[in-house]
This record gives sequence, structure tokens and C-alpha cells, in this order.
Amino acid sequence: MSHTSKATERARCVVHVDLDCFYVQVERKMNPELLKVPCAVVQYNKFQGGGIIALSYEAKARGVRRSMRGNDARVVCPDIRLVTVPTANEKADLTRYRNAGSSVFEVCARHSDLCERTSIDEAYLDITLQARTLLSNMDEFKRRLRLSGVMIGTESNLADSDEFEKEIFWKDSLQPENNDTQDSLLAAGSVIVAEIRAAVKDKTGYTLSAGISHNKMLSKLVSGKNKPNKQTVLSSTKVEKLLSRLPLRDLNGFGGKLGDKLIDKCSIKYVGDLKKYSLMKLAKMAIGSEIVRINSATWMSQACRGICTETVKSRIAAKSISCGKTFRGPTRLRSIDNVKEYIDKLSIELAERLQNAKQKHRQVAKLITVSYHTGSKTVKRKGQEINLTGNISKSRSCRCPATPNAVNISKAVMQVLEKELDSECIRAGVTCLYIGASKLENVRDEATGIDTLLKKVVSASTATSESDSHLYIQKPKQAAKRRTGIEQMFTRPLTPYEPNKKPNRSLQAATRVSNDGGDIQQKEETKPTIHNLFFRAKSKSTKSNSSIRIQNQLTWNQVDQTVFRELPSELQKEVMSSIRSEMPQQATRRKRFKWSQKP
DNA sequence: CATTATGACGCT
DNA sequence: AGCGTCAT
Repeated sequence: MSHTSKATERARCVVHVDLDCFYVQVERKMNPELLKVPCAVVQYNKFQGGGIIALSYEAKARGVRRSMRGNDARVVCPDIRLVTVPTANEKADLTRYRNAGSSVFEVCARHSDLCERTSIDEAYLDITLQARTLLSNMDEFKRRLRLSGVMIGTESNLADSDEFEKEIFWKDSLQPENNDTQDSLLAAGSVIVAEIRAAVKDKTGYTLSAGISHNKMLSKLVSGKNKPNKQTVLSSTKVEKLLSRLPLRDLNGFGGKLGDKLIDKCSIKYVGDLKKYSLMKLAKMAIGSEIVRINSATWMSQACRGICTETVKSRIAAKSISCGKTFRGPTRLRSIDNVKEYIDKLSIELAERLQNAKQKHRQVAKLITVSYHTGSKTVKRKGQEINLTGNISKSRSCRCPATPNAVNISKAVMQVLEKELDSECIRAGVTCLYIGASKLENVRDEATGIDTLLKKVVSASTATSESDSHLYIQKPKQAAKRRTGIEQMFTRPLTPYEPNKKPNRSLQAATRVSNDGGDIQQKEETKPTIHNLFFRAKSKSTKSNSSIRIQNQLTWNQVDQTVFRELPSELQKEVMSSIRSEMPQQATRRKRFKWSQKP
């Protein structure tokens, strides 16, 4: 199976961390009365007691479920405490939870090699190197193992699990003494995770659950197996068995339409069943019956064997910021003014959060997007009024204003929206409004956009000399913080922000799929993907179009005059020369005098 | 009238 | 650029 030395060398220790009923924990920290009693967090308690978006384990045990109405929860659990999400600008405001999450993942980031925040209350960690280091010193490992309280090679707290699960998780599954197995890496990782969880609890008061395995998919799969406040390890030796009986929809990525199609049309019950479809067959399914998308085939053939090569990135800040509100039934918006009223409100929140992103993460947005849903239209057919379901959703984007305050954001959004909201939309009513900021770029200056401009200037000019290097955004130097005692041994400084590479599930490396289901080692040989197996010719012809992107050159209308004025004269020259080279002289000259008008 | 708000990312 | 899918 997978216990080759090669597999062990390359095996990673990847962790999925998941805050337990997080909104409830946040509310409980603010109001300890809520501790130990069934309680739930709802938003908008006016209608039927509000919608439940988080619930305590006491409430869950009483049959309360997420998405229930507060009133329905009271039926099954009369003594439930309902807490309402704060409201600002006439909408639910999740700031409190976002910030609480940040505090948690800052701790995680400090204590792990890599921390990738994936939502308000979840993150992946890669602690491979830390685990290896710990393994290299057995005495140290044993000492910290004792301190951590982690049990290795024994059955742990699996009261709620069935026999099948008990066999898979923990029971005799880890042999830390054996340096050659992937299990010892996970054993060391388990100790480190326990320490991280203790640090989070200590610094923030919050508890979390974690899954520990060799890749993102597997760690996520098991992180919730022992909630709350427990960690679960999944050995590579148990993966094949686990997947063979795992309902397909329970695996990340198969919970939606794709999973439904595979279940309905291919009579696949368990993840392991997918193994009987070779890569070829999956591809043919994609081509012939449109059950799967062609580019999903490679990913699927790996996933069903427990393989997931996606790396853990280093990022705790969001890549986009958005806020929105739905307007159901009679509250749907039926006039432009009404829409503007709410765009104004949403803009206030977005502006605040953008300011926060700038202060906290040095992020500056380049793009604003507005999207809306418009209600189902009623159409007359054969004299009958027929209600066409399926709401229409639209989105438009525009450049983010240089000073993204609420007024400017609202102005920019309304400008694109007014063209869109025709009488048709207004008659049907707007049922949903979202605005968001994306293309967040990392800057170090106070002056908004100046680094971006410099980057553009430099990339537009051909040569990149060493002397230019100071123009680029520097990764923050890792502060050599002094730590003492045990903490020193497993903590790391915060990792700097790194923009992600664009991932592609199928066309990435890692395509070879072995037949031994337990093998979760990374495959790095680049083999033909489904795509070029079947579309070699096509992919060649499209390559020049899609995969090779020429960077946009700087044009006058991209240059903000206030930004330009701040540049050293030497750079002003550079900017001008870079622009002159691509524009007709006349146009350039004319614009130079008029360029106070921005696009 | 009622599963909200918010992310990430793939496809075209 | 805009739309669709998946997740919680």
C-alpha cells in the first residue's frame, strides 16, 4: 500500500479546523448566562422568531436544527434561548463574528507553518514541517504527547459513533513509535493540533474541532466527527475503507447537483463506488451524457481514492468582501428610489469593511460588483396567468472609486444599476441586492492605489533592474519574536500574505491515479489530462487565447492624477514614457492637459 | 412571502 | 465580464 518510504517522505500533515457552533460561542462569551443552556443565534426575529443560523449542542440534542424558524425551535425546545444577530443599516451585521474569527485564526497562523482561512469559522493548516521536526526528537515528542492529552493508538471519545466509525477512527490506528509510517507524522501532528487548540482557547476563549490527515479533503471530512472541542485523526490506512461506505454527498464537492446526478443516473451510493469508473469512463460520461463536466473527471477520479493535491495557502484575509440583503415577498423593492435607499445602506457597511481591510491587511479593492435578483415574472399563456419561477440574477461591475467611502461606492453602483433596472425589473420587483468589492490588492502605502500604479508602471516597462526592487511591495519581514518555554517550540511567526495561484482542479499536475485505494501520496508527474486526451487539437488552438494573457499596458485613463502627483518626478517621467509608447502622440498630448477628468 | 449572508471558484 | 455551483 502506501507505506513506502517515498510516500512517507512526501506525506503532508494537513489540518482542518472548525469553530464549534461559532456564533453561539461568540454570544456566550459576551453573555455567560447562555453557557450550558440550549440556545441559538437567529437573524431578523420579526418573522416567525427569525431564522436560526447557529445553535448550541444542547439545542441540537433537543432536535433544533439550523434553518429552523425561532418559533419552530421553541416548539421542540421551549426553554431555548434565542439571540438575535446585531443589525446595522437595516441588515444583519456579522462583523462581530468576523472579528472573533480573525482573532482565532491569527492565533492559528502564529502557531502553524501555513494557515488558510476559508470562511468565517473554518481554516486549513499545514503543519507538516512542524510535525516532522517534532518526530525527529522522540523524547520531546513523548513529553509533549503527555502534556497534550492526545491519545495515540487507543479508542477515544466516540460515544456517538457506530462500530464502523470506531474501527476507523483512532482504534489502533496510529503507531508513533514507527518512524517509517505516515501515521507517525499524523501522531506528531495531533500533538501540535492539541497545542494549537489549547492556545486558541487560552487567547480567545473559543473551542474548535479539528480533523488531521494528509490532505485538505480528508481533514475536512473528519474534522466534525467528534464535535465539539475534539480532534479526529484519519490514518491513510483507513481511507479506502472509510470511502467505501461514505455516502457520496458527504464528500466535499459532491453535495450538490453533481452528486445528485451521479446518484440518480449512475446509481452510485458511496464515494468508493466511483472507483469503478476509470478516468476514461468518467471522461466519456462527461462527453456523452453531460453528467459530469469534463474538467471534473480528473478531480473525481482522485477524490474517490482519497487523493487531493490541493495545497494549503497562506492567507487569513478574505479575497473579496461583499454584503447584501434579500427582500422577500411584500418587502421586495419596487422603485429605483427604493433600490437606491438600500444601496446606500449596503454601501455604508461595505465602506466600513473596506477601511478595515486596508488597516488590517493593507488591502485595497479594485473592483466593485453589484448583483440583484428580480422576482419571477408572470406570463399569460392561453389566458392563464402562469408564474415563471426561477428568479433572474444579474451582476455588473465597475471600477472601485479611489476613495471608497459610502457615498462614492453608492454613486458608482447606482450609475451601473440605473441602466439595468428597466421597468420590467421594477414591475417584477427586486428580491435581492448585493454589492461587493474584489480584486483586493496588497499595498503598503497610505496613499490608495499608489503601489498598484507603481506595479503597473514597472511591468509595463521592459527592464526590471535590481534598483527597482524597492518599488515592489515587500513581503513583511518576519518579526523574530522571542518566545519562551514550550511555546517557543511549536510556534511560528505570522506568515506573510501571498496571493494565490489560480488553481484548476483538472489541469494541475497530479493526474496519475493508482489502483491501491489507500494511496494518498502526492503524484507529481504530469500526465495527459482528460482535457488533452480528448481535445488535444482544440486545447492547442485555444491556448494562445486563454492561457497566455498579456498584461494590460498602462493608459492615461487608468492614471489617477492625485496618485500621479505623488510620484517622484523620475517616476512621473517613466509613467509618461510608458504611456506615450502605446498611444498616438496627438492623443497623448491632448489628454495631458485634460486628464483631470477621470474615466 | 419567508433558508440569510457571504465566500470561493469554475465555465464560457 | 457575467453567470452558475458549492458550502455553511
